[in-house]
Amino acid sequence: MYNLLALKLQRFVSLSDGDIDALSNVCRQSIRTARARRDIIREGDTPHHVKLIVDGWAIRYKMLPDGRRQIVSFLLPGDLCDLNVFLLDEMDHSIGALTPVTYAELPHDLIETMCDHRRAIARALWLESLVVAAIQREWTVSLGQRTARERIAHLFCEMFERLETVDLTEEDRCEMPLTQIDLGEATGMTAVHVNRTLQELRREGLIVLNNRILTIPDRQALMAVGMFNPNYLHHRHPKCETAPSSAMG
Amino acid sequence: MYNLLALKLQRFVSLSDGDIDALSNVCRQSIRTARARRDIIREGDTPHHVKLIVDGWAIRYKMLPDGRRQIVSFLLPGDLCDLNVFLLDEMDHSIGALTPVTYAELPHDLIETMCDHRRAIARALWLESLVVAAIQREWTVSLGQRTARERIAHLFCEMFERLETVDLTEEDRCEMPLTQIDLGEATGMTAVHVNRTLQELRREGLIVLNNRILTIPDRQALMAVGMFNPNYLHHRHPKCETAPSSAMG
DNA sequence: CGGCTGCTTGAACTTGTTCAACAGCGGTGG
DNA sequence: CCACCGCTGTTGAACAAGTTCAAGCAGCCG
Repeated sequence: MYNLLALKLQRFVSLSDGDIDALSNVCRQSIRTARARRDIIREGDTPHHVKLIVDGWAIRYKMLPDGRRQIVSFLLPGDLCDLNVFLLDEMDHSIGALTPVTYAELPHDLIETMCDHRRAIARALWLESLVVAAIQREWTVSLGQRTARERIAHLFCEMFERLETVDLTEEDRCEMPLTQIDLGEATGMTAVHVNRTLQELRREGLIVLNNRILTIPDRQALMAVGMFNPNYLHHRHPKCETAPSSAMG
Repeated sequence: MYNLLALKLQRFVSLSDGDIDALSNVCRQSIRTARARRDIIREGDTPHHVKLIVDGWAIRYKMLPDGRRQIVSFLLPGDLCDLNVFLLDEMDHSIGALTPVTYAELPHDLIETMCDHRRAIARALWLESLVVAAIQREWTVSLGQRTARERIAHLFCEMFERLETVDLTEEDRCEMPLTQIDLGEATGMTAVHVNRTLQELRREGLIVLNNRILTIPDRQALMAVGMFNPNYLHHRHPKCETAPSSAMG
């Protein structure tokens, strides 16, 4: 298995060959799969491993007592879930597979020792979790301020950029395995309205979406509609790139 | 200055006297103040210190190019901002003072060495940042799924609980220095609608709010309206505490 | 006093929801 | 092989939640 996690962390820090080997080792631990539309872990469970998505799409979601559901983030190949495992007693949200998902279960202790010995990795992991928080803030902005059309445009831009960093795009296309219901649960609108909004975007030539493939003919145009500014994804040039040392564990 | 940060981190781990001294030391560094309604740091700036709110309320917010503004979180006494400073090159959001704010500027290196020598503190700080992310997820749920009335109720419950942990409540009362405009920018609605929603909650006896003092006569009732489940604040029994573990709602 | 900010109210309006029906498609079982 | 089911996407029409615009009022502060 080619090392997605290393690919991703290298956006943040430069990793030595030793670092990369260590990562590969950890990721080779138990590999598991989940069927599409099944939960991987539920709110209230005690997580026992950090999970690394290797293939497929998953969602982080929360439910209200009356059944309303909000998808709070998407987990793509290379993404970690349950870093919480180190610290929190129980899950305050659930994680479900959207498509069939392959993931690796990384034992705590392995990660902890790895972080102790390889500060670059420790730093990169922490950075990764700060980026996750930044994405969550941007979703807050979308749901709070953007209109339906802007939300969808913004989400597509975000997903496309995230997929790019793990090499899962092809020219102006990427997979988009979400149903309109999923899109609704992520953007805080009904599936009916998602449908009408998608049609509008299609009519204007901003997106092509069929057979679960999304094409973005004019990226700048879609970014403008969604007021998408990729700064919050922090894809490039972290300050630490030259500065080795430091960090917390 | 009595040590708020220690008070807060002790929710997560037990700190030795040495730890507490170390924290007090770091927090005694340069103390600064910001006038109400002024920015403390702006999007695009390079942060140079971690900041600890000592007194007053601040907000984290993002603006869209056309001027719409979303408050993405509130910063209360004991809260840290810009932990990002360790890792990210520039701010992807701004921080502003809501009331007059007193804050301490903590130099990197001091924090780094403290974390290196005092693992309990390092762990607690990381935990703290995971809780911040959990709160952000819950805001996503509010904005995506809750109605106006539920959002306000939920926000008030959250703020009250957070204030409680730093001893800033008195019986069923706390300060609530937000204008209706602020509330609107935090909950993704217009000030006009905030106004009508507040009136509704008042009429039903769920809240009393005047002179910037919020009173919650029946906490359970307000929690029910907002579908507030405090689990995401992770206020108690982290796994590391020796925790007898638990069950919560 | 005058000007500012924040709160309140009403009325028209817009965005997005709800309900309901139907079409297409793939899978399953008789 | 066909009938049937469940899921996704699509459409229309009535409806509700929240917005916009506009005005007025109260309190505060220089």
